[in-house]
Amino acid sequence: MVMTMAVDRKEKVIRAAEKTFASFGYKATTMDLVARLADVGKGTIYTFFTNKEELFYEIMNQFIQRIKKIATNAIHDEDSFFVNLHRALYSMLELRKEHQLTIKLTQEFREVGTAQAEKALADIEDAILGFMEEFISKAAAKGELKACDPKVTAFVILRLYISLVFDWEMHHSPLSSQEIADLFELYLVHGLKK
Amino acid sequence: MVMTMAVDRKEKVIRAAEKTFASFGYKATTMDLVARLADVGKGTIYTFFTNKEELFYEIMNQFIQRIKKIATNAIHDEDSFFVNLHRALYSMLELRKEHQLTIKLTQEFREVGTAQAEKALADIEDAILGFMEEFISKAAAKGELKACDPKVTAFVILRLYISLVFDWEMHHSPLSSQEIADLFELYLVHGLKK
DNA sequence: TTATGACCAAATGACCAAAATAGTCATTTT
DNA sequence: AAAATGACTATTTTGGTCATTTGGTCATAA
Repeated sequence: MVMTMAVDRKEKVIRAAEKTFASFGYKATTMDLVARLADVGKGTIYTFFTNKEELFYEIMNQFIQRIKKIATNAIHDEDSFFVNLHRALYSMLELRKEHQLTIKLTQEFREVGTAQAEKALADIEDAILGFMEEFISKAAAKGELKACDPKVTAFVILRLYISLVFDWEMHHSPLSSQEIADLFELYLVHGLKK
Repeated sequence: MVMTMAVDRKEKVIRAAEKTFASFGYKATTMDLVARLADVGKGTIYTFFTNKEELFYEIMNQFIQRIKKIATNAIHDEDSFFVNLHRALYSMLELRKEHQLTIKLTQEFREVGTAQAEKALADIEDAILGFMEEFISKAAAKGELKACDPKVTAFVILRLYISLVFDWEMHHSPLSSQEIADLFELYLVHGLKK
């Protein structure tokens, strides 16, 4: 029962911290506010986490787990490798795109260059790359695509998707999931050669 | 003869300004230093350019002309569309990569977020995109590649190249021109499908 | 007529007092 | 006894100031 209380408090701290990080970013979030929002003493936070950074990375880790789960759920055995890859990637990027904390961190990194924000964003990218690499390796072993370096391939495909999902929107009207799937099909599945 | 003198001075100003912009960036370059380096009075600069910004864009325009020339020279009629596209793109990005002023502007935009630096870099990208778009349109008309939107295609290919030439190096050992050509061939020309 | 640099209003950034903050630990609560 | 707390402190950040620097002008010189 005592244990349950402690876990409850830890959860409350994490949720409160997630909210404040998402609102103000890493730099501008104060431990005082987190404590007040979680309705615990400031000292209590430091019984769960050694410092602000560790609390922050706990939240990011939880988010990365969520991303991995979503990607895994997007894989349906009855579909082809390429359909599955598109669905997994698209759902991961949609999650990332809508995730308030990630949005805030992107903004904070661009504006202030906070190192923690940069590392957190790199960690998310690495998680996505890791998932893709494994998925590509498996498919390559099964002969579902040409021989290729899974690392470079994952990197190239992710870049293509990020370009289409995020960068394209900056100067043009956004592309739908179907349009992106079609472009993926055209450029990377079949190639441009007639 | 009088005209020649004026052009000479203008050229001297441009060369001096290019040097200082490349050393200190847009923000930290003073018109006083440019004038001293060009060995003209400060007022003289303002007989050629209405302000610092215009002088800067004159320099950037000259660089964009150079890029276009290099790309045009990379096109050899005896080679295929894809070989030509790779050579043109690779030489443009190599020029961009080694160009001191562009390097400085990239750094300045990342660190200080100077608006002029951002605009100049966007202008370079637009020039490259414009060239590619035209080249792709022509090839599409000749039936050398599948039907595709030249704008999106140029955008996607440029992104792929930038990823491979610049971004990949940030976490891995750099790829040679031949390796990039091979990857371009694999991913975008023939596609990943077996 | 053309080039110049002394000059000026505006922008900048060095400086510093005041405020805010991460993390600690003696005290209180359970 | 164990867990929670918030007052406290060393350090960082902020906001405001003012001397210095800078882009741009224009009366003078060549």
